[in-house]
Amino acid sequence: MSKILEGLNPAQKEAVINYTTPSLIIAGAGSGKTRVLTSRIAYMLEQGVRADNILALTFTKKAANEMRERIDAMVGSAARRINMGTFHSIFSRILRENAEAIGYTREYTIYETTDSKNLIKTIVKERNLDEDKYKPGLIQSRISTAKNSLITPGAYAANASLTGEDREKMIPEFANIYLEYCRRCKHNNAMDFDDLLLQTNILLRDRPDILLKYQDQFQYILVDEYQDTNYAQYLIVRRLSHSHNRVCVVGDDAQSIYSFRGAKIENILSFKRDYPQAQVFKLEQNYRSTQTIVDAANSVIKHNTRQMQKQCFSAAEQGDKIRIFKAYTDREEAELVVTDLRDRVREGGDEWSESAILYRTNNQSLVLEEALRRKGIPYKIYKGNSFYDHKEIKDLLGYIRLVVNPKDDEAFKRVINTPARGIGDTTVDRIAAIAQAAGCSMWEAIDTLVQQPPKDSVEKAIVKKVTDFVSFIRTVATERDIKSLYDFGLELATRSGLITSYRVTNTPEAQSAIDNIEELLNTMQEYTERTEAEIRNGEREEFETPTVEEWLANVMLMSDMDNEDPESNNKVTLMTVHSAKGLEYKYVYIVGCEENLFPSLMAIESLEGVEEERRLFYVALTRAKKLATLSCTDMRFRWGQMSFSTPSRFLSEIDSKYVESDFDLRGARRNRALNIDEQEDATTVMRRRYDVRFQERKATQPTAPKPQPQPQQPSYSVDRLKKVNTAPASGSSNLAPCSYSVGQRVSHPKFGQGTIVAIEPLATDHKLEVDFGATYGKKTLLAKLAKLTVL
DNA sequence: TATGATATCCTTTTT
DNA sequence: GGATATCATA
Repeated sequence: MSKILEGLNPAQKEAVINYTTPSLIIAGAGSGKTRVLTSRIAYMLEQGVRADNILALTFTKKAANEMRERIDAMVGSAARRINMGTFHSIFSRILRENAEAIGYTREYTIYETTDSKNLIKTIVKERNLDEDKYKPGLIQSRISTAKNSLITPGAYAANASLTGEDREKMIPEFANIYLEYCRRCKHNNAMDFDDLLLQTNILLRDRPDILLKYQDQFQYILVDEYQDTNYAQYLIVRRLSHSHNRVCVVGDDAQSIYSFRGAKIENILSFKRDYPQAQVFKLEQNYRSTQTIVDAANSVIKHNTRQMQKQCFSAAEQGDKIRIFKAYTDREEAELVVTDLRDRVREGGDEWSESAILYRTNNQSLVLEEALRRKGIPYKIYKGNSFYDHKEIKDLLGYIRLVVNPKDDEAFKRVINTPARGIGDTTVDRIAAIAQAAGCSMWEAIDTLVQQPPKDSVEKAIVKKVTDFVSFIRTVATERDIKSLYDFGLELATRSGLITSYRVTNTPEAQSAIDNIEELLNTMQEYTERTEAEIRNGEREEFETPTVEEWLANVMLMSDMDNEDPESNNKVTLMTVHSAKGLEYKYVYIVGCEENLFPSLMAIESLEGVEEERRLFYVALTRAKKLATLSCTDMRFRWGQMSFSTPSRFLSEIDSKYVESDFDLRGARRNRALNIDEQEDATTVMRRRYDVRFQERKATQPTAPKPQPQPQQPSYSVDRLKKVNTAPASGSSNLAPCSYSVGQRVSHPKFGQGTIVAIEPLATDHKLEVDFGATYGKKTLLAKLAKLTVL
């Protein structure tokens, strides 16, 4: 028997070996889904399937990387040739190869949310539409929904029920905005996230030859988290598999939590209809959690009407019952949770990293952070795309985008006057007008502007500034093929004045901006090194040297989650329930289990809404391996106001036999940690509430500095903002001798101790290569920017 | 053109 | 409450 099959349970084994039939693998929480998927692929390779005939699609880079590593461990470097990645990254690559077929060039850039929003804003303004009615966010989400459902502007305008809906919503011009938006994106040689899927469909629909080619190549298609696919993704898979039907999808209908992003739970529910020969495999044994947790989660999810039948069970120990806390306020809730967490971890002798606090909305993290900080407990917090949301990152990316794709007007507008170089709104508007009239990009329009004879000295000065900008971009653009990726990025960062503008502002924020820029540049270096290693290992062809476009596309499709920070090893994790999907922790705290919060206010009006929230709750609960603790409050600060709360319906949906009775709030008993008498009358309760409020006020007031009772842990996720060691004074115009030398031991605020292995002089600075050992490896740093201390 | 003041909006968000 | 956007003003 193949080694790959060892240790798999019968259901898992079946799901692995039947790789030639269309397969639907229903994988309950913690049922070894990734293991099955990776084993199936490894098994296929072992059976002689060629790696590049396999297409494996995931939703996150993280999932793709994890799978690749695990397959690698099973079958070795053959894994590298598998086409594995996120929907967006795989198809952005395919679109790049076939860009001309759909009227783009291979240099097309990717618009992120803010770019689309800005474009929508300009269109709304140009058409003199009421910006209160045509809110960019609303328009954008409508466009996104349309694209995800593969409704083109033409089809939209022709659809009476959609246009009728728009008239009702007082946005009758929507279809025209949508049309114009698409036109402009194409004109700018840009695609938004949804385009990557929509345009792929268009390509596969309109070019049978190209479709055939990929059908031929992708003999075996596997899709992870199938319950989260939208219609566009669904149809791509159908199209690609049409000739052979060798599709394997893995998912759990009970964990479908992304309908607001267009995910269609129907895709998984009706898989058997689409692929009648499909075999269904159910993975029902949970290897993650205790029996209590699995049974409790089942007791909640069975309140949903629509679901696939399955009997999830755990063969692990029974485990502790689920505990439910009730606190008066959100602040107290945080205090209780954090105290309990600390005691739990200390008693069990566990690592901080084995516990997580989950919440429904990001803004709940604030009070929790405060409580953790007060107690000196290290924590890390996942918050959206914070890194790529930073202005300085977007600015630098804007420069790179403009060089790669000069038609990218959104990038142009972003960088033309950032940092301020005296090219104001009026000038930008004029360029936009010229571009509009000539039907060209703003970058091309500049030539016209420059050629016009200037009327006065003011105009002359502006023309000078604009020509300076143009020549700067041109110079860097010509250098891009000669220079390394890193040097190219560095050139843009310095010569644009971006770095200088932050350096002169000597604030912690500015320093953090510089750090972020440095980090972005480092990803360029790492990218080069990685691809070079791939060439060495024969996993990549010699001629496929890393290009800027490739790196850029990669970065645009990256999220914070992908940059796992090795430094954040032993820390408590804080995140939304959504971000927690796929993760597991020994101790899980779910806070804010209250009506109108979890389930969310927006969701409770519809059955589907509540059912999705229930699945979300199911996801939250099943993250716990050993112990789940839920909490709610009587009142919490919402939008600057105290508002009353009632316990979440989901709390009472948990079968009471799985709930610790001392913590059972349905027994009208107060949490014993509070030591409050049950018989308290209403007035006392109210008084107490006000007392709590009063105390909170006092606590927030800046008090005289007292010696901190708990020593603060040195590093939090916010320490990027902390100022460490002021950078050495800039001053020196010519290249000053480097203050470091090869072999020197240095210390970096983030990467720790390291040794300088190489120094290379640059125009105004020195490039240092520093080896920070196993966790961080070699980093390229700038002598002037990096806050290194010589040891 | 940069800055401070006021208005406005508040889910979730793998890409 | 607070982050962000837009506006008025020097």
